[in-house]
Amino acid sequence: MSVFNNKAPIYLQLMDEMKKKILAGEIKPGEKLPSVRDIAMDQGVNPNTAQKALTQLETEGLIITNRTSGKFVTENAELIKGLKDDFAKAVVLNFLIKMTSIGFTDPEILTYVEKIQKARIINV
Amino acid sequence: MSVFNNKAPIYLQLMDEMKKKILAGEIKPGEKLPSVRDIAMDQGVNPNTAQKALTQLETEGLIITNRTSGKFVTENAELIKGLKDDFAKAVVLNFLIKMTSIGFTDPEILTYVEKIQKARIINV
DNA sequence: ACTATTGTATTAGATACTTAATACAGAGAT
DNA sequence: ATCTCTGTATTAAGTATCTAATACAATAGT
Repeated sequence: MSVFNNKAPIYLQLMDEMKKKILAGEIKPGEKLPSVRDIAMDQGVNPNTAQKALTQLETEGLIITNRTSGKFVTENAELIKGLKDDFAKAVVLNFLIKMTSIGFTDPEILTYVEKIQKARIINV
Repeated sequence: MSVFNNKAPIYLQLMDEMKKKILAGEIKPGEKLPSVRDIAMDQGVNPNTAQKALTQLETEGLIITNRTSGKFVTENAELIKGLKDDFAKAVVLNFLIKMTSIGFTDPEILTYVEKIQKARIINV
């Protein structure tokens, strides 16, 4: 069973997955990525789809391509840190907007987050 | 300029917008919705697309259709409250998973939310 | 030199989404 | 009765996405 849903293009979802792995440090600066074909196999998608995702990441500067030896995570740790911060800011802002739009106040949101964090610990 | 992006089907985005309005109480229980054609006009989408969104909402029980007089928000306030809670839980959980997956700890997340809440007040 | 592996490009076809243009059926207003 | 508004259904066409099947170029390893 695939991790992808049908609510957004797969290449965007895959791009997001890869991006998160890099930002989280799961794949380190300078580290070599699996080949386009391998990633496609692992994820159960077409190589073209995988390449499309990787091309997008390269546009953001997260990935460097060496024409014949493969693709690598940028060695620019500062850039990664910056993008991680940007990403987090966007995620938080988007979250706040969503919650506010269905009628929650700032303090309520905060309480809600704490409550679910605590519940999550139990459920893990 | 439309409020919709190209990262997901418009009917899903419109569905989400309508849903949020109902959950937020912006459109009240029992209140009549604009006609399919009017909604489509307002949102700048095709009537078929609007109808597709509304059909989905009816499946969830948020909307009741009277064949010739129009569509109405359910009068079941309890149901709305329940769905609002479900929606909020899903949003929070999804948010926490996202932040955790890029390497933030629970306390860090909380601090981040507070920080951006404060910043938002200034920016509004 | 040869082979395997790398990224990249091309072409074709299937499906989903969206728009467009109509048409039909039922109820209310006049 | 007629008109208008409501939801609903149908058909066609255009676009984006995804898969599939290849092919090519360049390099690393042997």
